[in-house]
Amino acid sequence: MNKDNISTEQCIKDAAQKIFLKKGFDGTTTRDIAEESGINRALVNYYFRSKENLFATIFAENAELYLAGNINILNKPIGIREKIIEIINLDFQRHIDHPDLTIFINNELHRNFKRLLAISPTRMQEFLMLFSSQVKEAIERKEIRSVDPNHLLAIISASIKFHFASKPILMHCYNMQEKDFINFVSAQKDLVIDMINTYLLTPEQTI
Amino acid sequence: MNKDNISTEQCIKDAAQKIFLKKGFDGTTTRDIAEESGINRALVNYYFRSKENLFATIFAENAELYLAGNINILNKPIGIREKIIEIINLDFQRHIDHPDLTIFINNELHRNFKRLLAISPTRMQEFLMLFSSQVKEAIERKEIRSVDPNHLLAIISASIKFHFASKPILMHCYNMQEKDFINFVSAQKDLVIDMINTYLLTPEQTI
DNA sequence: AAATATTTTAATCAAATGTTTAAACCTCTT
DNA sequence: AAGAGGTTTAAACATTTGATTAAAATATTT
Repeated sequence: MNKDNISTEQCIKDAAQKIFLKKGFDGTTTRDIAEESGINRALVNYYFRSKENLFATIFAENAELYLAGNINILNKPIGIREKIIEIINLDFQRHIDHPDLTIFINNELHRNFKRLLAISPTRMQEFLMLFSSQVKEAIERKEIRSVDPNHLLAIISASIKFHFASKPILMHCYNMQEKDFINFVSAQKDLVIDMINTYLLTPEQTI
Repeated sequence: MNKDNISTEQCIKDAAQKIFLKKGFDGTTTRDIAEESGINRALVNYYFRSKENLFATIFAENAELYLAGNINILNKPIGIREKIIEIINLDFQRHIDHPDLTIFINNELHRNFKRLLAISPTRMQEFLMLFSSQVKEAIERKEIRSVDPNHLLAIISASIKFHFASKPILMHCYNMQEKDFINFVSAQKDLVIDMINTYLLTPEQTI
């Protein structure tokens, strides 16, 4: 136990998450983590055996949190278009809190796709199935135009995540400060919501 | 000169680009590069002084290639909607050739934004200005609905790049093989083109 | 309070890595 | 063919880094 009555184990996880997000797995050293959390270097191995294992633990916990948030929205008694808007907004908020989230996840999975195994396939399937079936039902009820649920989900994901992943380039191109960036992404979010809505509500062209 | 009559310098750059793209700057060792190109380790430093300098050289060359491709399209005598489609298709082709492109660029700039200084600000501004002014003109001529050019460009960028950046996750979620993935992104490209077109051609709501 | 178990510390190891050095090797001019 | 300038090689160096170890400190149980 450290002075703040937070377990050393949690203390290490908190510090590790912070630094892994910022520097990635390769760029993070166990010394960084020890310094950030103010504990002895050897404790990382004492509690988590290896740096890789510490990483996998944190990765799994965050994946579960992510899926839980989206599944919650899909279980609400509201229309599919409202759900899509809520999912986009939740994703937006997640990235306001942790701007490095997407670049981190994409990069780590790109470097080593075995890290995907840390994510519960059951939970993953639960979310995908829920989304897919609800979109299909909405199409059948003619609430929205016909569209492949997987492609729709991909567009929804891209719309917010990509801009945070490209944050340095965007800020540089448009000469933005931190505050301007948030405004830009926020406006982008509204535009995407508008665009997706416009599309889903436009009857298909019968050529 | 090596046996294939390609300069050693170019040989190193080719190998370095290949491995940097796959493993990132941190994950790439000068030994990797030497092995890939079949040259002696010390030559990396002989020709490029340092690993960082080799990286910056390659980065700058690719940025120029990228901007040149887009500027070319904007200088064609075709409509703005056709140009947007061409830019999306070019980006798609770039990622077919180098699937790691976006994750690589985003990640390296995220780790060290000073790498942006390798990109010519003049060329960058040239592209941004061209795009922005042409979109504004199209709006004035009422060819498309009113939309912020910067936001439009952001959406265009996101639509293709993001899916390649998320390739491992996508392939895992939807249980895809390499071939399926290409088909998926290709279909996604068509959907995005359709969605953007639909949006640009839909008159604004007067609330 | 003694004994036992758990946690923390400092020191150390072995492997990896960017870079340097000095000698060997070409290649071309004279 | 000798020599000069540029290129390539093998060896070595200094750091960094993930991990281990054994002792010390602290907590828990008896």
